[in-house]
Amino acid sequence: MAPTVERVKRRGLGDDAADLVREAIFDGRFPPGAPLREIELAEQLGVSRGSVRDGLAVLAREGLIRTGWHQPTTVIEIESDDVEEVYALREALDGLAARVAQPRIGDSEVSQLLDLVDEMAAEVDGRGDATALVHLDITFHDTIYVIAANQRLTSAWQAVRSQVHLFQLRRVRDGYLPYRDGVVREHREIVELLQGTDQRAVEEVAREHVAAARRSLLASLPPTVR
Amino acid sequence: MAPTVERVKRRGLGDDAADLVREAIFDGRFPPGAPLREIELAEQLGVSRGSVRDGLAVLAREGLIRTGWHQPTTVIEIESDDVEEVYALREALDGLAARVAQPRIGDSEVSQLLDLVDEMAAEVDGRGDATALVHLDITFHDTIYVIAANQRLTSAWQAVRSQVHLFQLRRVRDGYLPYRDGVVREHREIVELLQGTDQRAVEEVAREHVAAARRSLLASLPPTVR
DNA sequence: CAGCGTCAGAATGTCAACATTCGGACATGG
DNA sequence: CCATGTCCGAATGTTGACATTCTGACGCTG
Repeated sequence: MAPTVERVKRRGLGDDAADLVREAIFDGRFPPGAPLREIELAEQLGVSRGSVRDGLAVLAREGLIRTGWHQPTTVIEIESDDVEEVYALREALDGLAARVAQPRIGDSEVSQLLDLVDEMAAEVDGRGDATALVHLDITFHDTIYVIAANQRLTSAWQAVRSQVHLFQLRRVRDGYLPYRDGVVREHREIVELLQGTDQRAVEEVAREHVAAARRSLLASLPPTVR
Repeated sequence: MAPTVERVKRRGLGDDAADLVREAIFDGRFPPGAPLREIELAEQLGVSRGSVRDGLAVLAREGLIRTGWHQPTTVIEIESDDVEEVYALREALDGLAARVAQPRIGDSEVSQLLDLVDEMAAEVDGRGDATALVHLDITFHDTIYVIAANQRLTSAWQAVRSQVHLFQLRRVRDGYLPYRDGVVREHREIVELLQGTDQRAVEEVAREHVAAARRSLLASLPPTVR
């Protein structure tokens, strides 16, 4: 059943544009609320406006930008309501993913996850690159969704993934220490339960992991925004 | 807080095209697997290929069609794996929506839901228009998501909504009676629990409602497809 | 006759020009 | 001075032509 080689993924210029702009948003070159003008982007990226529109449509699907009729698209702002929405949904999705992934997980998948946790630990003990740590965090959860092997579930995750990424980046910038202290332990606990057979337990821990992140993020948001 | 008037919703031709094509898919004019050629659609709908592309992107986001690089987009097929995926996700989403909606529901929302249930009952006792019944079913769940008032959750629902609609249409065509017998009772039970204060109970009933639909649909799928 | 290379048709991807719409600046009148 | 109406610049929406890629068929070769 397993194909030996995967089909080459060929993509359009729109996807390339989406990657570039997404990276720029994460880097902070497009801060929250900044306008993303099609004409400017088309010139800067060296592609036509049509391709830029395709790319922006991708980012809109990821919830990273807001679009409107005859109105410039802008980078989303981070309000406490948005955090509540995203993390409430993510709690349900991550819980389902963990429950579905548990009976499907194999030794090689466990190794993958443990390697990621080890890299996190090295990063925490080492120079503490917050950006790299967040990237590992997101990749860890990506892996669980891949194991769950439910395309619709993965799509739903991808619709909030970039927002979570953005939120986590903000979280570690405003308060790196509380995030750093729990991240390794919590992820390792998830891996351990994924190796067991108690589906209720994995789901519960996965949900609590998200709930903890939500609390931490809300605490770091300045009161004026709340 | 409540605005007296709502902003007029202006949309592009792409959205109009999406509506027309979606309707055609539900009507069966584009059966599962049928190719949706941009040039043909552009001629038939009287708009340019660019707008058709926009519309197809909308339908792709709804999971109604499959697209590929330099490859004609096609209407999705209904395999048992797809049913498992969609309904596993929907169980989590509907459960969350019901739980969040419960403390937010008011008298006018309850009336709306009860009116829909009454219409279902009238349809069941009357001439039994399966299409209309399915439409009421979907609208019922739409309403719960509106009450939950979580935009990200609603988006996730919309990403599977059309697929659920298509599946349900198939379900009532292959075996109308079992669907008809339970539909009124199950929805009325959900409304009753939404009026209570037991969040666990609403979530549980909402999830079971989806699970029952999944079982019924899988039973109606021909064994060859499974 | 099986396998491979080539080719042609048709569909999608990309582009740049034109049409429409929005938001604010400015002038005007009460 | 505030409210209203008008206009203009700039951005997005739409379109048709051009470029690229895929799929299947055909013919050649071993």
